[in-house]
Amino acid sequence: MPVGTAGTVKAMFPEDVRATGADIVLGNTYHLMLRPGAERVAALGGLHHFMNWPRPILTDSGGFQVMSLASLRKLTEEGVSFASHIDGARHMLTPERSIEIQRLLGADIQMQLDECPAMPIDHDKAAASMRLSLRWAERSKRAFGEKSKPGQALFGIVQGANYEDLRRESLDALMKTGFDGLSIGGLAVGEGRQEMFRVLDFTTPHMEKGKPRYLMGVGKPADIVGAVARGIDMFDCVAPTRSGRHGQAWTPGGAITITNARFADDEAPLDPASDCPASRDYSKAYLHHLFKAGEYLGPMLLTWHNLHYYQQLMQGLREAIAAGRLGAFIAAFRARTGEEIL
RNA sequence: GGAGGGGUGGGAGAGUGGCUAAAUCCAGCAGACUGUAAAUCUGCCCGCUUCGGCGUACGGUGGUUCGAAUCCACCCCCCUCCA
Repeated sequence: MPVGTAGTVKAMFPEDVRATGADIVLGNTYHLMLRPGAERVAALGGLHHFMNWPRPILTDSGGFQVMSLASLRKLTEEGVSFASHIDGARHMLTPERSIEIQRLLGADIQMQLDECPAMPIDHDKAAASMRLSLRWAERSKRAFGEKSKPGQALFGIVQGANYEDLRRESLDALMKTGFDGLSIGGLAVGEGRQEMFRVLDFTTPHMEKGKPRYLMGVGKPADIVGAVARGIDMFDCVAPTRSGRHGQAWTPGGAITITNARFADDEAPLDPASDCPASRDYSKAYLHHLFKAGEYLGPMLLTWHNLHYYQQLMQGLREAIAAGRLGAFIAAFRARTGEEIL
């Protein structure tokens, strides 16, 4: 899922996002409640209409901002109080208000409000945080159940840092409450790839078989391949868009930095075999020049290329699973990129 | 011909006796980015280096001083105004 935090996948036209193969994009409760405001978006016809994306949207609850904007917030049992990073005004986000905002936006998949703690975190603190997220999950479900529309879904979020007993406690409680899908949160927050995989190894085997499993905020291609091998279905990550704007491109052989001097005279495109115009029709020398000159088209083309790369990767994984040859796909990925993912 | 201003590291531009290998910005080189406070941030950026330092350096030459990019003399070059 490409990330479109503020009602736009940055540097991309919606039709081009769709052309990369994306079926669903993200929006963010926290950002959209501050600007332009959830009630305004609702009055303007909902987020799909507002941003001209007539396809599924998943909205994050604001839980990630509980961590990333830690210096601007105050956490209580009731919810989170934020000082807006835009104008400093105080706003309260409770599980109920988060769900209300996501309903006003019209999100197809809505997320419970949770606390996403940074790692490392000791066991007692991780337990207290996880149990707060569980209480918020109950409240989110109640709020969602009162007013949700047919076809809309609510996901719970498994927390518990890197402690097996806490992850199991969180997972069991959420499955008992009952959600349309479950996410694994609180990973890729500094613990490292091997540690993240270790957590998945003792979590995903206990998840319900018939419901989608969403690993929040992950990741780089190798993270995704490794997580799919461990039973994850859905991902979102800013990597393809943010890194694209910053000059990094993923290619079949791994990531490159287009601003590096060695590309100044490189006539080859990023991927001549691709069916994506951004990957196929522009030389690395031209892309290099666009970034060096500070031209907007550079970030636009690299974002487009990266999103297409990610969608191709996911399509390849889906086809490999359907054909029963995921192991071969992973072996080929490892050989091509040199990444350790198992 | 007369009067005045100025020459600093790739560029712009601070600095007017020691805290200065010399602010800051740009350019250049490299790195980071994982539920987006990010078209952002970080490091390097005279040479050598065992990263502790060492050597050269602020137009040129000479001088004053314990010590000079900073003060003095002469020379070279550039700019502005007047004629």
